[in-house]
Amino acid sequence: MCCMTKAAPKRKTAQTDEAKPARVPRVPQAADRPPRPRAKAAGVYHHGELREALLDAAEALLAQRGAAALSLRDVARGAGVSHAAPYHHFAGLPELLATLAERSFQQLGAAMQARVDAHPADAREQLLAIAAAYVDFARRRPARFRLMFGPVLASRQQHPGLDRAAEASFRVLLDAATRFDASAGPLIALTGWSLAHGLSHLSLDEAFAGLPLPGPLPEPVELMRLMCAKVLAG
Amino acid sequence: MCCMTKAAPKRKTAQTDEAKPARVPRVPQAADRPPRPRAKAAGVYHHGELREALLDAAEALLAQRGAAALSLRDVARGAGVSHAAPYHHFAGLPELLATLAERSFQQLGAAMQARVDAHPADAREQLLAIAAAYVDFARRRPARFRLMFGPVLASRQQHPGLDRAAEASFRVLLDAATRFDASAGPLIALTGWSLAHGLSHLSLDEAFAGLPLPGPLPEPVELMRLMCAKVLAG
DNA sequence: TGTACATCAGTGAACGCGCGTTCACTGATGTAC
DNA sequence: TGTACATCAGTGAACGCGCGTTCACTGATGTAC
Repeated sequence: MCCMTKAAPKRKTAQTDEAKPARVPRVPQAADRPPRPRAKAAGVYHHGELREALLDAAEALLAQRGAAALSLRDVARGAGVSHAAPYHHFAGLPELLATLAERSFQQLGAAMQARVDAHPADAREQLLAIAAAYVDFARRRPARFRLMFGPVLASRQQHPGLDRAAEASFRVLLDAATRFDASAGPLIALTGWSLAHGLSHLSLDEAFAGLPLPGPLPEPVELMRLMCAKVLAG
Repeated sequence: MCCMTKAAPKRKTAQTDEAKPARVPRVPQAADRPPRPRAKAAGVYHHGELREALLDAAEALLAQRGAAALSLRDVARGAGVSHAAPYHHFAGLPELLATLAERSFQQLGAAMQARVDAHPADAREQLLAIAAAYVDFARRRPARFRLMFGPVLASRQQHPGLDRAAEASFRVLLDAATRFDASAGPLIALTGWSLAHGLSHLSLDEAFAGLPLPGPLPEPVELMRLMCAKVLAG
């Protein structure tokens, strides 16, 4: 029990052609391991805020590399924690991303609501400001924006919180549109949303770069106001 | 040279801790291999149309699983060919996808131009029809649509053909908008594009499902016409 | 206040997988003579 | 018409990589007594 000092760690045992052996986890002895490099990063074995830290790390990586290139191991690394640790907080990457998307919808909804509150008596200005806030959000947080409307959204039935947050943010827009025009509210809301959404995507994708246009384009947020004004004039 | 019948195929040689050995490709002897299962699928060693077949396979897989889940090995499998074969036609997956995106822009441009040609004297109707064609394209070919405006588009500087095709399709829209209103042409074109683009995305993502709206929504293409009419009234 | 103990959030090793890429080789095709 | 040969588009094996997931284990924390 104590005489095997520093047994060579088992590595990728050579594959034989026999039936594969049942998985036999090693049974480490006390003297079997090198001293553990303890307390990385902030120096806590029990992190305490790991759930939050994972979400933060995911967001940072998202911003750097995009959702497609993200792995759960990346996120764990980003949080300075072993790759198995996230499983104590999330079932897997999809759940973590859905949580992040939910938060993002809450922030977007709050940003839009703030614009409404800033113009209490002017429904038209509210609509313009909501659209501008939408585009502004997309420009400032492109990775989150893409995440919110990526494949995660299609799974929102599995994530009730995400579903609720998305609906709540739409409701801010719908209410303003209905105040502006009681009968055409829904059509105005959907048109405004589509417009803001399309402009956001196209602007993030740099789709307008190099287009045969007569002059330089305004900044996206300003462009959004111009377009929106055109819609509301109709 | 002839006496080693059926040498066991070398598999994952056990990893040692020494410096890794230089790669030593095996030198197969004539009697060293089992008879090759020749002529899979259509039964041609030289495929002849493999480039096209790969693009077709990629498109089919794209439609099934989306661009994010696509690998070059998948595409090769889909075309019934070994995983190394695609390298004779494409530098890698990005190049293959860019080629597919280029074709898609050509098709979209052609579809829009067809709508223009169908209404030679009515610029307003041309714009409505272009927008409808855009949404219709997205609805019918969602995977291609997402591909066209996904990360591939950001790399269009590296793919001149893709760049040209994207610009050409925009030009169809811009020309129609300018015929409709010589001075506001560019703004109308960008507004219409954003609107169609946003509605396409939102409708593909089922973003409207379950929203607190007073009644059932029209089909996306019809909705597009309603929205577009609102813009052109302004 | 001290101590035994349950709980829980960490750990590192391991498995199995598919992928991208490279390599030497091979068979089909076309062409010069 | 035949034949030698160059070219090229296939092949399967191999390498190395990172990932998701599971596992037994461990150390920190809180709580009952």
